[in-house]
Amino acid sequence: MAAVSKVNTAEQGASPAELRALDSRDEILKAAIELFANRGFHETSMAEVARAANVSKALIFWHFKTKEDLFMAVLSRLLEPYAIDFAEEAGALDEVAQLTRLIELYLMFVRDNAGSIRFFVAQLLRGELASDALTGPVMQLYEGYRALLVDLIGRAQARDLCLKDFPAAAVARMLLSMLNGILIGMLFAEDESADVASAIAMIRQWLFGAHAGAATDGPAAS
Amino acid sequence: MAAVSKVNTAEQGASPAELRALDSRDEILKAAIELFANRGFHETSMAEVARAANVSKALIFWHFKTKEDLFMAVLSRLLEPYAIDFAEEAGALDEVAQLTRLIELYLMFVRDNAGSIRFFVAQLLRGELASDALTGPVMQLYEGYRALLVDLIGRAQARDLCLKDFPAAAVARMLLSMLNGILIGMLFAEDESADVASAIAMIRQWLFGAHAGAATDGPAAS
DNA sequence: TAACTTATTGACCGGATGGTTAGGCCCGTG
DNA sequence: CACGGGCCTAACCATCCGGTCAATAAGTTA
Repeated sequence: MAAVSKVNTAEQGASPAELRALDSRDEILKAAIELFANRGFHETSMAEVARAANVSKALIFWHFKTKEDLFMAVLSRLLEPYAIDFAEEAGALDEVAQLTRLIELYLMFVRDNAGSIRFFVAQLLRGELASDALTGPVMQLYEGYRALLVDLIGRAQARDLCLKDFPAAAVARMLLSMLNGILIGMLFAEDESADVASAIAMIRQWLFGAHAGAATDGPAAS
Repeated sequence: MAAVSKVNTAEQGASPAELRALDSRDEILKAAIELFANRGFHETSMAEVARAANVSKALIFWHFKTKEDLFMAVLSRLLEPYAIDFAEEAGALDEVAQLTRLIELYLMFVRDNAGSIRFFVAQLLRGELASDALTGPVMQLYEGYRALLVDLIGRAQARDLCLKDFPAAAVARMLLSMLNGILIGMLFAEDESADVASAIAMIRQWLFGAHAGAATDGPAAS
């Protein structure tokens, strides 16, 4: 519990004092992340953060000018894994495989980041603080993903690979709704739900009908 | 803003003093609902509630023993419209019509109660307070709805009225995911989204395929 | 070692918050 | 009319919170 894990993510050329400073700053950030995420902003006091980080309260104010500053630092730290480039291995695969891969990516991402996602959604819903610093990156990510879906679905429709009863934008919106629904299911029931595979199967059935190609890989990897 | 609306929901045989008491209690509750829902528990001070209700702070503590008491009262008041009996006009309609009606009911309910739903979801996500008093009723409602869906879908499958590629429970779960996804879409984009109709159309297409009967009514009523 | 910068702390401050109390007002009842 | 109880309030209290500050330890440099 009181383990003093030297984090040592610092730059290489740095004096030991600076190293220690970075270390303490990191310890504060870790404690703040834990507390802010589990209790929220207003319910977490700086004294608690200080105690959890084994630091004096004043030191926190030396590293971060104000409580909101600390919160922003926590936010951006939590947002780091959200910098994903969904449009990666685009080239070789056909539209169906790419769509399947995108869906898997979404669900895997949700599974791996359930904690911070829960925090962010709560934060977004109640626009209490820093909703701007959140809506920006989140919306950007979301819109990028959506645009990719629309494009892929449109091309798949053109090649008669997926359902064409509705415009691509509508299909993409519906697909996103499904994914978001599964997301909140995963947020509320943290049992390692293996039915994600079944959900993927049903989505593919809906999207591609009989076109159930072998696609990429198994949907869930540890 | 400072309108003194006599609510008068009291019992008939009551002294004017008691009437006034009930009235003030109601005024406090209304103000508390407004504040708690828009700012949350910890961000709302009793002084604010008092000011918003045109009452002295002490009076609040006379009506409600503690701040948490007031919050619980707000919770149960907000939960009142959630006491729905989905299994209402069951008899005459066939399974497809009933399912369509259930879907419409869900979405209309979400549209009409977006405010409190947003509040509840945030409250549930961050289990900060009274999560027990919430999870109980909410889960009960949710499970009832789900059971109804499973039953209806099972019977529809038996009569070959909807897609049979997956067990009824899985289809119901997927349908719920879709609805929840649409829900959070409505929670985040408060523009009176008319695309709910399109979503319903896509769901029906998915569930019933070509079986697109005339169903009940227009999906959205003022 | 002396001067100087950087980290870190305990003690402190003004303000706000949840909660209390002593006392007034109002009204039905003897 | 007095009086007693339900309704309501101004003033008060203890506590906690975000934030500041003077002092000090820990290098670093000259």
